[in-house]
Amino acid sequence: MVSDKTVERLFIYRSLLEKMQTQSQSNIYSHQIADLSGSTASQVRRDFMALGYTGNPRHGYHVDELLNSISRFMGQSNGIKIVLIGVGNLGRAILSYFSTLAPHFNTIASFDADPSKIHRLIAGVPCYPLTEIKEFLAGNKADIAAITVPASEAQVVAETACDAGIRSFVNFAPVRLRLPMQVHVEYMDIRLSFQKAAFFSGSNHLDKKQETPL
Amino acid sequence: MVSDKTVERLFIYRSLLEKMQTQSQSNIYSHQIADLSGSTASQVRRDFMALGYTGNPRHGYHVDELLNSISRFMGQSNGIKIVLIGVGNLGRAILSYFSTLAPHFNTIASFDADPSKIHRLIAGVPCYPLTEIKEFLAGNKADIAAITVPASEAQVVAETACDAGIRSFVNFAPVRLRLPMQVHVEYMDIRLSFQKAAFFSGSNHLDKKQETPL
DNA sequence: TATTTATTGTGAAACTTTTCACATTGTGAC
DNA sequence: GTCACAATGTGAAAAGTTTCACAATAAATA
Repeated sequence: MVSDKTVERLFIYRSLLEKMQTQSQSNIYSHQIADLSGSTASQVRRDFMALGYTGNPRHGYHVDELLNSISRFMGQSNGIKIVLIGVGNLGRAILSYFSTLAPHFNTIASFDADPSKIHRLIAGVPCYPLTEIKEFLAGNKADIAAITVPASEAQVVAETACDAGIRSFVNFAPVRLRLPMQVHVEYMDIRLSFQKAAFFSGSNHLDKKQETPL
Repeated sequence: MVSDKTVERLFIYRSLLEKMQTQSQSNIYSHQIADLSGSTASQVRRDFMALGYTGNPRHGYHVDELLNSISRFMGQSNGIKIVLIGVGNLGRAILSYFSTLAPHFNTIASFDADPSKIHRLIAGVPCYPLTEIKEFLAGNKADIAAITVPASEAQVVAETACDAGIRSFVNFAPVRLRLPMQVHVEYMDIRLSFQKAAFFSGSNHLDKKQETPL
């Protein structure tokens, strides 16, 4: 019903609005939200059509009410339960990052093959053997699995987690995952982002309109 | 001329094809590439129209030649020069990650405000004071700046780097950057990805067609 | 109360991206 | 040499997304 892109923007608007709220700004117009989010006023208004919350032609939107509407629409955003698979450099960095974001994100376990990491707390999160993913998830519900293993292992650990009931992944490994259609995957391919950034830093890509005039 | 999405997929195809090449597979069909990349055969063929390389109805595409075409189209992919701004947990993790990706990615400097980090090598990369970004970039050309500072500082360091000539960013801070139109920004908002993943792990989003039938 | 103003909500147009469908074609089998 | 096949390249249709444009409107002003 509502597109992936709209969902993404609604989260962005929410984050802006939370900041407005701490600054005691009580009302806001679509064009202000647009400026702050790099969107357009009509895009913002179109996105809000999904919420069933309606603004006021004189004062725009009421920040608190709008936030409530977005949060109601987005569902629970507190205590998202995450398991992280692969405790290398990147995995560890993400563990520390999320430890600062509690209670919104709650990393309940990590998994790795390296015996020196197993059964220790890493960034406050217990680490278990890769082989115990299924067993762990049978006894502990998680919303999301973060995949931070090397590319060569990503597919197999994702399948394991999927079998164990995980319906949504954030995949940091630079491979596409082949999973059942109803399973959601967010790709976070750092290498790819840098490659794209490098491409667009050059001038290969410029189309006719943008080419330097005489 | 060619869309952002096509560019992204071409990089994904390239990465697959490099793997094929190491496995001595000499030919490949559009539908195989599609399966491996989570795309469709006609999407793949449509994307290849940008390359000016044409396959063969009997044997599909020749892996080596296709790779050459993609790489010619993408431009230099070796020695992309990066500066990284903000050496916290995430910044450090990215520095180590890229040190394993040399010579494709070459992080030439990092910047931070913390005096205990300055003038040391971190993951093999020298760290300089935040205040010296402009000075450094005047003497050293970089293709991309990675922004790994806290959200509150992202806008100002991005502007500084932009003034110093950076035309393309990868921004890990959870804010949208307001920069001149011709400047490219790739957003890598980890928190946002997890929020989206959490949203799609629930069932809030299911449209009529996907709802469980009786 | 009437007027003015700036903004909302949204149908429709414009634009972008993906998928369909099929004529064309290189090659292996006979 | 001819036929049959399976894949390509691409015009056109479909689907998805964004922007435009304007009637409706809440409230401040006179």
